[in-house]
Amino acid sequence: MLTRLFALPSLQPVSNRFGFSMTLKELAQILGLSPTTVSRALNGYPEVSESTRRRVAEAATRHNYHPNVQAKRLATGRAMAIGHVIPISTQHEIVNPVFADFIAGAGEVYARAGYDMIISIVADDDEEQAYRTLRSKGNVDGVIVHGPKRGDPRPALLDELGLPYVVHGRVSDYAAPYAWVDVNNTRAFERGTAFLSDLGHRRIALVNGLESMDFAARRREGYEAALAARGLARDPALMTAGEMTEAQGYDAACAMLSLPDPATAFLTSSLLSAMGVRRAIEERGLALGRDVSVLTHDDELSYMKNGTELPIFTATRSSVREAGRICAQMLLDRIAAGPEAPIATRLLEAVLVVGQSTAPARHLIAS
Amino acid sequence: MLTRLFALPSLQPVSNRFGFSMTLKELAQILGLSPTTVSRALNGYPEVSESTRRRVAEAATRHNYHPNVQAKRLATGRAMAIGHVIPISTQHEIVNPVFADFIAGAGEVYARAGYDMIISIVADDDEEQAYRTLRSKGNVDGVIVHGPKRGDPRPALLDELGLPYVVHGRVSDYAAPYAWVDVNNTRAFERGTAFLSDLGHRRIALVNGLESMDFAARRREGYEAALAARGLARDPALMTAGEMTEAQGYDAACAMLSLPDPATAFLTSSLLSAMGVRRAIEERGLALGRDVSVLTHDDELSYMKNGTELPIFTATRSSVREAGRICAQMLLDRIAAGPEAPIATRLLEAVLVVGQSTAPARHLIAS
DNA sequence: CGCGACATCCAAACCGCTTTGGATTGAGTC
DNA sequence: GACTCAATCCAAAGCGGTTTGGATGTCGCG
Repeated sequence: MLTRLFALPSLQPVSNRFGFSMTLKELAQILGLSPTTVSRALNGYPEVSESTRRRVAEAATRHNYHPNVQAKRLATGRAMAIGHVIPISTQHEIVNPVFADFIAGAGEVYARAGYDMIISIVADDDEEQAYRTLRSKGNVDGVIVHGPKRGDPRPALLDELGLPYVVHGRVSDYAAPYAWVDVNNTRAFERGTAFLSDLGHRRIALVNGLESMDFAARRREGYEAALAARGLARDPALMTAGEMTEAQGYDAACAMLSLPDPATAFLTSSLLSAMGVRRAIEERGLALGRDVSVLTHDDELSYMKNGTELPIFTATRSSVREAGRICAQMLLDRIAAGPEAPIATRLLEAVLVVGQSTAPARHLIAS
Repeated sequence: MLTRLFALPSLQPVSNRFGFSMTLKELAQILGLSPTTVSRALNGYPEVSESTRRRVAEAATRHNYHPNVQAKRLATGRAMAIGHVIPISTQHEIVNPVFADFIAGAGEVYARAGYDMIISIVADDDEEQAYRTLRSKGNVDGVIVHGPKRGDPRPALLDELGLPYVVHGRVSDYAAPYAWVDVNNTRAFERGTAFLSDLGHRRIALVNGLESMDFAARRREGYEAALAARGLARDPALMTAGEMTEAQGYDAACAMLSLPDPATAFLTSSLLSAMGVRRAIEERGLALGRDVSVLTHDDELSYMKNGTELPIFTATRSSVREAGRICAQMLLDRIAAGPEAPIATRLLEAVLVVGQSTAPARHLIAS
């Protein structure tokens, strides 16, 4: 505990129980004004003259005054914070690698708006309870829903709780309208498949993420739609889904390059998988972008660049960080607008960037 | 704004301005007790009989009562929250890839202890101000310092502010005692280098992280110490430092394998770099773990496994997630113990796991 | 000069919880 | 039966802001 050593004979109180920050009351006393006036001056209310407002603002910065957040929250009823609930699966302990970049983007927006970002790590069986207590404790004004699955129960829950939210991704089978920001995964993979098909590839493999995830299911749909449109057969031996690691890509490519009728092109869901595919290709003495083509989706993660100027992999590209910014802004807007306001959605289009990993198909001798 | 549509003729008030959560006062009224007693019952104070305590607890769960966090915080003066300030460098926009796993570990601990984790994304020139306002707004009880650099100013600042903190890593040149949790990077790289030297390698390359970072500087020191101890020359052509990407490893290895006296073994700071090194090796028709050895540091990131059972790369291994847990617990302990309590530190030892990427040195024809 | 309108400021209530300092009750003691 | 003491409970005063409902002063205008 902090003890006040001396009673300073100063007009300015130097210590309170928080020790280091001054209170509104103290500031008011220094200025010879009432707390009311000081509060109003700082919050831009019209009932205070410009001159005193300046005087107050100047004193506030000079004394490094910042209103205590807890008090402000209690008084206004707004938490000035956004929650991100991150489920840690009890089976496979994967922390989503795009998460860091997403919150970097979202965090920028929150910081500018004076909001806090609070992250709850929670075992995925407790997720529902996590949202309920979040609501009931009242420490967030809204939440971002990460990594929606097919049939995800969270939108229904959050609607029931009346907690504003924006989904990063979509929940295909939720009927009621809800706010979301998503990449057009179907279109991206449709275009990717079409691009490879246009290069003459007829054995195009899909190395996908876990298809219980909504985004992965959509990607497969796009892939299949493009195959169908081109009259190409859908071959289960060329389709795999799993956690998007280097090893996944390697293992899948090993298998698919050893088929009697091997893959000549790969569509992967992440750069890591693509790197694994590349390794399997090169291990066979084949050349990436000559013998075998690879096209990947690229989330533009900051620690995982696809080349600097010239892209290494041909890719459908869409920044997760930017998605974070957009999600955050949409949620803040939604909170400001109130529950009756119309619901916004935003579909982002991935751009197709052509790199060095794709080329016209050539006939190969199965190794 | 929420409007109360009907005045329900119920004993139990269903609505307040927060709309969805009930207040202590309401709960007390339902129970026919005073708020004081209810508060004490729920917080485990002895001045309340076991029978009423049970009655209160039961009613609380039945009505899904959770004390409003803001009010609690204001009343107790404790924020019940820990801050993580993440600087986003304005030059190279790297979001540290270990960050996600670290906070996953820390978050588990916070959740168990009833603490919130609040993340501030901030441009790195504003970092000092970020800590000051954090302090002055009073919305955290302490902070974790991420990614310390050589000569990092943050410990001094935080000591000045009187804000409890734990550093993940160390600040070599800060004289005053401070709390930290770190891997023994020096020792890990010393051992790694010695291990490769024991295999007969005399041209051991170091592919390091940016050496302005304290951890990277320590790693180099360990590497150099081992070289010196073995009487091996320190060759600048075999040492590189940069952002730890696949491309970094690839580029470095390309250069170092093309030297007149090429590297026969590599020590890398991350799995990504190691993967790049592997690619350069295989591209030359050499075999990893036969012609050229690679030993990497492995943070055990959840999305970046070094094999499942059998490690792919020989590695010095230390879980960042576990470090997150330890850091968080240390900080909570420190906050509970008060500023006068002795300062704790914790040095974690990396384990050396032998995988398939290292083998005795053999003479190579420079390609 | 008197009056209303407006500008400017303030006292006090309130947000929901904790905690201090009693008040009340009942059992135990002589 | 009076008295002590512990066990239980409560009223009220904070915590540091916001906000309602005036109070006061100033000015313009008939």
